Amino acid sequence: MPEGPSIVILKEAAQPFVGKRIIEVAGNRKIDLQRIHGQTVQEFVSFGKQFLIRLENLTVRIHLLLFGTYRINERKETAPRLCLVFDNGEINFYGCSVNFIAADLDQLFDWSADVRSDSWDPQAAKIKIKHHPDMMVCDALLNQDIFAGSGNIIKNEVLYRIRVHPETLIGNLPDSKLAELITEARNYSFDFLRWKKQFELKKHWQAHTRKKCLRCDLPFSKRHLGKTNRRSFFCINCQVKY
DNA sequence: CCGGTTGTTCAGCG
DNA sequence: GCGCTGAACAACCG
Repeated sequence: MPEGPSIVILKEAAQPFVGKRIIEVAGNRKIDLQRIHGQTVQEFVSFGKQFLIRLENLTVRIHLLLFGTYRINERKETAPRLCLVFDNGEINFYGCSVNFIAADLDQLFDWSADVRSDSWDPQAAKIKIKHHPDMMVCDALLNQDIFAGSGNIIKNEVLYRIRVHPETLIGNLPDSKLAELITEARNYSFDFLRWKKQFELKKHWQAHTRKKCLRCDLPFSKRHLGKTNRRSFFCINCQVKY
C-alpha cells in the first residue's frame, strides 16, 4: 500500500470530509479516541508516507506501515484501528499506527524533504545527503529525513534508471550522478502516482521484482542490502558501483 | 498453504 | 549512550 504517492491518493479521496465535523469516533487503538469527537477537519495533509488529519487543536497522524489499508464509505470484516464518521460518509483505517500530535506541524516536519510535494527542495536534499558520505545509496533512498515518501519500490526503480549499484557509497558518487539521484527520486514518485492511479504500477516496474535486465537481458541480482537490509533488485552489468 | 513483504518502532543486548 | 538485532504489528499476493 503505502509509499508516498499512495498517501497522496488517500488525501485526494478524503477531500469530501474537509470542513466536516467528526460526529462519531471508534476504533481499537488503545488511546482516548474520544478526544477528537466533535472536532472539525481543517485539512488533510500528506507528508511522505504519513497521513495527517489536522483538526481544531490537534492533529491525527496515521502511518499505514507495510500492510495498512483504508476504506471510504465502506467497511472491512476486520475491526478498524480508527473509524471517523461524518454527516456525509466515513473513513476507516486498518492495520496502521495512529497517534495524536499536539505540537505545531511546522516545528515537527521538514516539508522540503517530501519528494512529491511542491515544497520539495532538491538543493536541501543535496546538502543533507552530503552529510552522509559513508551511507549506501540504497539506504539514502529510504531515509525519510532526506527523501520523505520514497520507499523500497522507488529505491529500486530510481537506481536502475540512473544505472547506479545500490551499494555505492554517497561519498563515492560523482556529483552528476548525485544530481540524477535527487532528480529521479522526484520524477519516479510522480510516475508512481500516475501509474498507481491507473492501476498499472506493477506493469511499469523495470527493476522491482524483475528477473532479468531489460537492457542487457542478464539475470538480475536480488539481495538484501544496506543497513536497512531491504530487497534490492539490480543488474551488476548495467548498474555501476562507484 | 506457506513464505515473503510498498514500513516503523522499540526492547534488549554487548 | 551507542549501534545492532530481532520481535512485533497484521494483510495480501503468488
